[in-house]
Amino acid sequence: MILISADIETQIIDDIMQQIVSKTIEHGEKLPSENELAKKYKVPRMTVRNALTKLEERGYIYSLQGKGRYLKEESTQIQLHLTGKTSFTDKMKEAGYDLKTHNIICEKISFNEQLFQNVNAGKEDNVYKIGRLRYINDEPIAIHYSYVSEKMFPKIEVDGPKIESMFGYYRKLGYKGFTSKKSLLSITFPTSDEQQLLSCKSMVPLIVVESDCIDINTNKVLEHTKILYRSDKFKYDITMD
Amino acid sequence: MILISADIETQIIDDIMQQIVSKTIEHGEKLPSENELAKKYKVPRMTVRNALTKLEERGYIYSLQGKGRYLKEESTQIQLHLTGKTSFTDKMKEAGYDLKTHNIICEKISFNEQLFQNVNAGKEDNVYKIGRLRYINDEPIAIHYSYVSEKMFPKIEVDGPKIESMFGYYRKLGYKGFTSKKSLLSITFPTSDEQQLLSCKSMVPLIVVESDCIDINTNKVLEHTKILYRSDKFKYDITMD
DNA sequence: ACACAAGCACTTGGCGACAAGTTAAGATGA
DNA sequence: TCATCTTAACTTGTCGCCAAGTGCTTGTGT
Repeated sequence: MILISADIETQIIDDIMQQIVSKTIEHGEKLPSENELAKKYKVPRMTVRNALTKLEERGYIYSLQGKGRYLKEESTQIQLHLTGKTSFTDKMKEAGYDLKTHNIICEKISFNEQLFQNVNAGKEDNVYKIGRLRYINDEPIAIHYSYVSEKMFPKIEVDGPKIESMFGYYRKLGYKGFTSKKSLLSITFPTSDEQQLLSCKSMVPLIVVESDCIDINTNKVLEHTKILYRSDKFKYDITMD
Repeated sequence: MILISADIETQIIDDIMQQIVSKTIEHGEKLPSENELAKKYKVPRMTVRNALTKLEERGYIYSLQGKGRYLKEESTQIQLHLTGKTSFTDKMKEAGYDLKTHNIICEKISFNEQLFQNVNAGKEDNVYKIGRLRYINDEPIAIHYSYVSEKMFPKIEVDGPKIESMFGYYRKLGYKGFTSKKSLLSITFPTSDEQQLLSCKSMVPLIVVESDCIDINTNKVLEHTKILYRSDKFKYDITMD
């Protein structure tokens, strides 16, 4: 197989990444300065700079003006079983993680055909978005959005801002068992708001998992769920069994 | 919830992305020039430029020197059921896609503890990496690596470079049914080689699915599988049933 | 001998001028 | 009238200089 020479910037990224995974550069250690790297690779400083900026945006390194660039401390990847059948809270607690949740938003959303259809809401109905931020070991790692219709949950406007676990809320209202329809996974990048909430850089991919939560008795859709996971904090177990 | 003002560059990205998803900018259409955008957002051209460069690296837009920047043509996302139980080939053919495969590599790999352990190989055994590039509608969309031990498949060195479907190869050797152990999903970025093979930019995330393929009769591990999917070309169905 | 401040050599960050490429309009000549 | 060349006004791309920040070294005064 023959490959034409790729642009040098990408090759520099490859080289540094290789040094990171092979632990030639250790966590917390200072990287060579831009000028040193420019001399090493025989390229203008800008080329090195672009490569380093990309690594920074991907979240591998950070920079301090006047000091240098440093490899971030190692952060363990949490292994998570990706299935809609149990609640996020239960999954994490079972796995023994220190999980905290903050309710960050509860607001009426404007009409959106696809979304309203998912929760069996008509154009005149009200649909609320309830957002929680999930922390593990006090690090934000996921944003969890639930979309519910006011028709189904009349008190949602006042209850919404206090909810941390939707499953808990449903149980209190008498719902006993839950299941889910199709679960879809895709990849996106954080908006500026999401970057701040998750305290991550703009090029850290987010894994989006969307599904509907269904009451096992009535078979009615209770909510549409959308979870944004920081992809650098997880390894997902998608074993089918 | 109060958010401190994020850096302007990120906000510009948000704004342009919003215009893309709301179809204010149409596919193939020319974006405003860097100077126009700089005037619009009241920022130096460099800031706009950085924002646009990021969008380009994520694969949403492309640029032509002297002409301008353009929104890419729409590319449909293929929906794929992510499970290890059926072969990649079968999955795609079932779904009715025009799938082509090219064998791109077959080589003996150097010792790697984790990997060798996966295929039950000792330090003295030979393990081969067989790589195929998957095309759908003549677009490269995934790189599929299979790791097999020579101990298990003595003729792999000569057969390897011709194999397009490992399952087919195993069936020819008398293996009848396959299953898989744990499947793990994570996110990575393409190396320069992978960028060329998949003809994608450096910031297009790749979905990595790793698992072991097991002979259903003997329960022996046949291969360790690692598939790199272009995340922008797929929506993954991870429904459990 | 010690405290402190100035300076220097290094780091990363940002901006502006210019280079390179494209297009279209207009001048020029047959 | 038409073909062709020149020019100018746009586009994106690149490079280098200087600003800003850090910390060590050195010199000076008490």
